Amino acid sequence: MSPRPRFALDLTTILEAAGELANQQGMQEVTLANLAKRLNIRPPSLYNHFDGLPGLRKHLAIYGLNKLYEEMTQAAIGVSGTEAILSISRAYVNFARNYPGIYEATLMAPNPEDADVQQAGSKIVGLSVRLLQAYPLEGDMALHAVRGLRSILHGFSSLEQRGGFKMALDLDESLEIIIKAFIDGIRKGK
Amino acid sequence: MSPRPRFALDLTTILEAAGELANQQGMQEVTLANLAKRLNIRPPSLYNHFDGLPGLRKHLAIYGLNKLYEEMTQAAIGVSGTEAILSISRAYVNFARNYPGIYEATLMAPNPEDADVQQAGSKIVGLSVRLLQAYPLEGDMALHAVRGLRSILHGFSSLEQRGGFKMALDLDESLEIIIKAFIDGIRKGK
DNA sequence: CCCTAAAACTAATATCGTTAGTTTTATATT
DNA sequence: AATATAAAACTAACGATATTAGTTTTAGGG
Repeated sequence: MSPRPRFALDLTTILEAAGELANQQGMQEVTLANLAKRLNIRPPSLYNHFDGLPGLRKHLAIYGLNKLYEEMTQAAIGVSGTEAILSISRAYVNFARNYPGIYEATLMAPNPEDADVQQAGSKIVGLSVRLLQAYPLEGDMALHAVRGLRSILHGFSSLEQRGGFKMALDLDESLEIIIKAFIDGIRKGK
Repeated sequence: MSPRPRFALDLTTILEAAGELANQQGMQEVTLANLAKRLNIRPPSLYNHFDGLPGLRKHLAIYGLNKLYEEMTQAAIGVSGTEAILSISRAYVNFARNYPGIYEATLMAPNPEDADVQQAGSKIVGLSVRLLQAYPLEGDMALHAVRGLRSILHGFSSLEQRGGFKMALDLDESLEIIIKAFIDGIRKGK
């Protein structure tokens, strides 16, 4: 009755719809059925754009990583040193707060080892590496520092999202103190 | 044909089977169908022991949190100060390495705000708080420090599990450096 | 102008979680 | 010891989901 409509969907439109769905209802609700409903098409039509649910998850993970990278990049403009690290850290946790479903999608790629997913993630790592080069760190210290920074940011965001921080204590203040302490400690450890 | 068998299952047995399933195949494979298959019963029979899939996830989360708490407690015996923090940190990441599915289950409770789940988690927080009291931290610093420690441990384990650390750099060394740096920084920040 | 291929569709299947109702037997009560 | 109750398994059925196969229409390139 209505095959090949005049205006076909494109992948970006689909991913945006999936992102909204994820933010509003959580990743467990982004099913092919729900997504198709939102786009006013039938579930099998989605297979024209990606390879089933795993395919959607992969695309959405990359889509999210790229958005996150953009926001962190913006936050890194015009700042340096500890101020820069703090700035991208705030951008990271704010991204997870403002787009909880997309952030969740970032971690739900069917195969995290996938080359495309790794590449999207490596841009974020690269940004951190560059900013950490403001300090003179010797040997492998910079690499350990990146691992630490990523651990803090992901752990903090993930725990905050799951309601893990019950204490009546300002979250932004916690983040600032944690990051500053970590950077301080890393620098002192050379 | 075979209702009420002579030896009925008990919840602990079921959770152990579910835990093995999770460790071997990941949490997305611990379905009522797969679990029933492993226990040689039919899926509906599981409803005699917990309230559907959400009920199983909640029980498994608590089961995992308790196991994790036990291992951390063992690691805290006979040590103090930074050595104690390092010891429970190693216990934490080793738990996630040795029981990846159970660690995953720890984060998949249907409602993380659930009182029983919160209680199981709070024991771990309490242990960290006690060990951090070895340092003289003023004001809310101890609370911020606990948040930071938890963020590091969860973030590090989660990223390691998802293959997030590609670099050819010893993971245990990273953890030790990260924790030491953080504790150092926290102490210096008073 | 036509022809191919993209992008929608319908129909059908397997799997899963879940509910309802049944059956057997262990255990507690009398 | 006899009986009643309830726990714990079962079968059967339903709705939702992802997925595959095959069909139809039409946009756009040759």
